[in-house]
Amino acid sequence: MMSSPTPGKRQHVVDTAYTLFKRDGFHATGIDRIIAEAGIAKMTMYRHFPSKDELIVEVLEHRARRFERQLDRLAQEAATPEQKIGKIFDWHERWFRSDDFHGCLFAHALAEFGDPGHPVFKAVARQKNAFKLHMQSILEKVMAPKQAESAAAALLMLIEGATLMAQMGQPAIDDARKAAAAIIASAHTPQ
Amino acid sequence: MMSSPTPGKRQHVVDTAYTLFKRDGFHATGIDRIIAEAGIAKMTMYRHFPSKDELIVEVLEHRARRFERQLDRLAQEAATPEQKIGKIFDWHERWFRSDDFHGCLFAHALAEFGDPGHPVFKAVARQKNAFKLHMQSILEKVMAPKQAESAAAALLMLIEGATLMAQMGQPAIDDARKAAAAIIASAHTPQ
DNA sequence: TAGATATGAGACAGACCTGTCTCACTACTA
DNA sequence: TAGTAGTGAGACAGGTCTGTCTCATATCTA
Repeated sequence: MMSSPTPGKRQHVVDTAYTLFKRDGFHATGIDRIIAEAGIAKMTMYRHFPSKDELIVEVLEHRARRFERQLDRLAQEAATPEQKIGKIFDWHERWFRSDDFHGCLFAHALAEFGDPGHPVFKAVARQKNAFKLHMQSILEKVMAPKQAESAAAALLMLIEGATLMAQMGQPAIDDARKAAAAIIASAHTPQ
Repeated sequence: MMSSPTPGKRQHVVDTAYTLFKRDGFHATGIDRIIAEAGIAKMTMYRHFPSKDELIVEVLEHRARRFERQLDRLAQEAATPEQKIGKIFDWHERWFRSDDFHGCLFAHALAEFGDPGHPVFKAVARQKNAFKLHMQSILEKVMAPKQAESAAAALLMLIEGATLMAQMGQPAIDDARKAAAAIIASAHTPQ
């Protein structure tokens, strides 16, 4: 039969682990806590994921895919590149205001897994790079590729910083929005 | 006599813990590892610091004081506000290039201690706020207070994001510098 | 010298960690 | 009905965690 474990349970573990990792961190969240919260047996989890590290990577990749789908939807809702970028800031503003906002899970993962060779580190780098490339491709419609890359990097840094500020309870999304406008304007008309 | 433990040992524990926390994270670094690396007995550490959490706070506050001294020195080395901000970016560029750069310890602390009531969380908020106020007071020399606050927040976000990018091995300090110039220019001349 | 202080070394407790294992049970299917 | 895959429950190993404890020793001072 070559059967594999029930897919529903696997996703349930990922969702539960995501909630706990987000709230309490990765090292501070034990396997016992995850399986208790998910209501499954320990062996069921280890049959789906060979180790905690691989579960973490799976959680991160699942969130990365979800974020990219949301980005694509946002891009379809807006017409001009400026509006697409605006939509991204709107999305972050709503995220910051949500009740279960606890900062960026990818940034937190980078804090706890600082070894560049670790699979978790690589998963974080993939997500951030994909986000940057998404904004870069938007900006290339209104500026040269070189300026688009530079502006996309600046916008990414702004948003990462805004997420950190929001986690500290000092939201500055409006300041970030103004700064983004200044960055895009200066890149669009270099001289 | 009301004597207290040797100050030298206390500082040595702080320095050793700082190195380990920076490299491996807070939860991943055990007390046993700290005392082994510092070459002291466990009780010596617990006589100086009542708990690991208080040691973490002490490490953060020590680094915050050191950073503020460096900021003050940078401000004295430059004449104009624009140059002072430039010196701050120079300092970060050197930091990013240093061998033992592992990202921002305060951001990492925020990732591992996300509870706003936790002393570590509060220590992080204090440091970030002090840094923002430092840049704000610089910018107030060339723009209105309201714009200075907004621009300082934007610069802080940029720098936090640049630190994260640097940790991922994708340095973008030049892009951050260009973005900072655009932000300051647009705040200096609103219309 | 006598006493107070600081420290080193290490045992110890109680809890938690990841990961493995066995056994019984359910559900589905050939 | 018989077999198989998936699961639940929990014991278990080996290690690590924080924090406390005792006892011996070094150092410094009155």
